Amino acid sequence: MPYDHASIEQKWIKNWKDLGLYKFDENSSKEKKYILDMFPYPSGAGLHVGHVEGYTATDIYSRYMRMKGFNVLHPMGWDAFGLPAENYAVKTNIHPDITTNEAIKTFTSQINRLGLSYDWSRELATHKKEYYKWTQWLFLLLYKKGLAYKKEALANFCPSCQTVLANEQVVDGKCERCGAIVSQKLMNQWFFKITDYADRLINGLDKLDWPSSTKLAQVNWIGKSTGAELNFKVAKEGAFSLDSEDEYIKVFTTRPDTIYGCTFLVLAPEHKMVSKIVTDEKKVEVEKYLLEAKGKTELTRTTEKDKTGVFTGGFVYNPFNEEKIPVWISDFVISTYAEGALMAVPAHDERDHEFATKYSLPIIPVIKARVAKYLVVEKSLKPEKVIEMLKTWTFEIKEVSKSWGNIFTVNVPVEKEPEMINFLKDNLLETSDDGGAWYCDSMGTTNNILVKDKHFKINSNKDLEDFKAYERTKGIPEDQLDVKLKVFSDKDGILMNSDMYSGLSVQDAFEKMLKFADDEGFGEKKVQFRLRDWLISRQRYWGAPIPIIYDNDGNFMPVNEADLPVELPTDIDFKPTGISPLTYSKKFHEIDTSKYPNAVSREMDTMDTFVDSSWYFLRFCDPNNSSEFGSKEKMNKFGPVDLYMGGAEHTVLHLLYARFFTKVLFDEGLINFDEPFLKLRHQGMIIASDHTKMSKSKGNVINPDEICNTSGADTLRMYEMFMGPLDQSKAWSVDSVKGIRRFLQRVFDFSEKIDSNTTDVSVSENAEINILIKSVTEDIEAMKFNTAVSSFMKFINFAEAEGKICMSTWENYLILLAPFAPFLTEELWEKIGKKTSIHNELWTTHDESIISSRIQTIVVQVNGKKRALFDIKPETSEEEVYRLAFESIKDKVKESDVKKKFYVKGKIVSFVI
RNA sequence: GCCGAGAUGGCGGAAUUGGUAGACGCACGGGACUCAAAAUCCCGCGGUAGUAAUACUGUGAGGGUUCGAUUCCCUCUCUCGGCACCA
Repeated sequence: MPYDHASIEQKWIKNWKDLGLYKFDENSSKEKKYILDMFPYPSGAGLHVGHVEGYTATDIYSRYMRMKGFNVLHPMGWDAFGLPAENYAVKTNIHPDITTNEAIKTFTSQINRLGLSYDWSRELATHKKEYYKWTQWLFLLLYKKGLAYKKEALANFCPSCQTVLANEQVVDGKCERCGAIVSQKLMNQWFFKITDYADRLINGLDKLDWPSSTKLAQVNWIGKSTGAELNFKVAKEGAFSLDSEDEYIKVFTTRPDTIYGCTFLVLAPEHKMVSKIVTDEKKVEVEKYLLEAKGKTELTRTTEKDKTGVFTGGFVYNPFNEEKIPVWISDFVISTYAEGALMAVPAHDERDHEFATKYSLPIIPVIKARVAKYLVVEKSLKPEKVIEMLKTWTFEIKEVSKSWGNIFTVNVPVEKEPEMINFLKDNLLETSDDGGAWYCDSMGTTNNILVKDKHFKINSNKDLEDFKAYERTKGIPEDQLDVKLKVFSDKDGILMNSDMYSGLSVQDAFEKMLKFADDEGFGEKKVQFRLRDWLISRQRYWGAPIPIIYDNDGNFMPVNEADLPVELPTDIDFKPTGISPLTYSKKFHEIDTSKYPNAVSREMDTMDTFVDSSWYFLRFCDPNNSSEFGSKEKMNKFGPVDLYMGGAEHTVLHLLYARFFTKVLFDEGLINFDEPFLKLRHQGMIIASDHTKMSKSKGNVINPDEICNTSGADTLRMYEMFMGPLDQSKAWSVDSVKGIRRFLQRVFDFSEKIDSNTTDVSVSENAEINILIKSVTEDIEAMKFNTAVSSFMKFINFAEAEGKICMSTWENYLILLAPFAPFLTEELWEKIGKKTSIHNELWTTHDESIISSRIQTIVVQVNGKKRALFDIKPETSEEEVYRLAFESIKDKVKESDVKKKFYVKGKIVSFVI
């Protein structure tokens, strides 16, 4: 009988649906596992093979967990609001609701073909009013908690999409969606105060089982810096329009210890003090600069290499030494970070240095960096000799060690470092003419190499080449030279030119200066975050309306909870004009003034779709609840998510927002956990066989439906698992798909050879099946599905070589394979006379004693090289193993030559001769 | 520039408390079956030398530690991903 995947799949899809096989039992007493995929955006393009990879992985995991006896919640839904559907509507004038529902239909049928075990009774979609009612409710909750606020702010505006974008949605100064260059526009916008949670969003990561790179990306995104906020008093002379005698300019710095090196201040063009501090004679020049800066887009502002700036004519006093410092304006200062102003220390900051050099501003070094602890010598010099030489030094040496090649680490006390330099100059370089010593001095970016009286500044590989060329002139071949670049941070240095603080270490100075500033009231310790509040307003149609009403004085009030949802109207024009399409809906603005006195209009912006997708995992716990966001009991019972699977492209945005919401709801007492996803894994990207991204225009897209048609869903599933490690990006291979199909065919064919009458299992068969149980179980737990698939192949190779295996082994084999190939295994399960679904079977366990009682192969090594092999029984004694090992190599080695011997139990005997 | 991940046959990949490198699959070569092809089955398959047994060599490059290194340490090169004037 041929393996006809099409009829098998059709049969079981219907059968499982009729049985309600994957329905989640809310009242089960079993322990729960919540296993979730990132829900997809239902695009018109249909399901992508990348979706299939992640969904198959969680499906295998879910099926495995069910068979292990857990109550598995494994739902699916749709991230249905969003720009593509709306853009399509603009083009075709077909309502997004229609295209979205069409796409969902397509996705659903595609997913069902794959045999994914979702419980469809819990399906949700963010564009349904039953769902977005609660998105709006969540907005109101944040509003009540003071976490949602409206503010006029410069927003990233995409001229093509005609809407503002969150910072996160601007990539390289361009719109993430359409690639248009983003401009800045001053608009009145709604924000969520995610910055209030910055610290907790960092700390909460500790207890999560997430890829470390993802955690790190979140930490970097939040960007916590510890430093100080310092006030610089504005110098009174000059024709400034100061409001009071005591006007200050506030700056944030992570290096208050370098303040004696501060030679100017720089303000962002948008800084509020700019207009006050500029002198009459500089006015024209400054205004011209401000105009230029305003005209620049974010893109040119960040990619421009040359720093530009203008002097305001104004001065401030350095609070530590009362020095008068000029105030400049430059657009390299970001107005939205900290105070939008910085103290420039050109001697110790690369950007400040560039600026100071360009405009001839003074550069005062205030940190002396540690002497480099490395010494470079000629290669032919024996290590022992160098150590000996160093030990003759007249001052204390903490430690001398050979670190690599001919580079030696020499640790000396900080205060002895000048002495060490002199020693190198005077002594070592005299005695070793061909070597050199190098160290780095005050500028952290420069390395100086001293070679007798010649002094090389080394900033780049080119400089290094020059140095090598110089050495070559002295007749030393290049491969004899060992020179390495190493930059020493001036954070390890000691202060100089800093009055009473000179001589202190950076760390000490930092603390002492902060205390002084605090005592004197002109500064304090400050923690600054790179993370900014989340801008959620979108001037688009296809999203959840923001539940806010305005009265005729322009005041706003929240919509009453009882009046939710604020429904998305249908009498609209999609054309984006820069203001929300909802503006033009008549129906939308009909408001019951008995409830909302003086109400004239509604908020016309919709919410960023990330708002919808940042709480859906909670709704799955209680998806059909019409009276509540979700019942507290159910959310606590089924949440948090035990395993979350999705693409790495969501490492910051989605995951950060979801964690933020979870913490807010936790604080509100609505849920008893404050992290949504305990374990997170990413599936890698699947690229085309030519190693480029799959795209319609290139015509290299692999359609999952086609693979299902030609080779079957089981083949597609197993192929995607076999491609390689789950989290890696992998190229599609048409040929390799055949290999999996061939394997399933062999499994199918082998089912004919099962002997139901034989009950005595051979020793090797017993060992093989137990090894298989062990490795497949471990691989699923670790989500190493590629090696699990190879184990299945190995076993069928073994079985075919044996010619037949008995029924109990076969049953075990099918059970192990069931999560991977649900259709084929169900069919073969029925074929051996089973009346109930294989997917309701319990997982099998292995017997370790059977595995460990196998014959072991011992490798004999002589001086680390493999020389012989022999087999032993596991109980063979050590002496006996040594004896057998020597026996196997005795024609090559004399017993008297053996100096040492090692035995790694059951693995290796190693002789040293 | 900074941070992170990685580099293993013709290809995808396997092997890490340091212990037979190349599992498993694909591709390829040879053979069987066939009038023939497909499918299937058997054999081979890192490189060099050799009829062969075998020997040497080999996990991006160089060095180190070790009886023994794909695995640990140092340096370098390249590739991919993230951030990017964040004071």
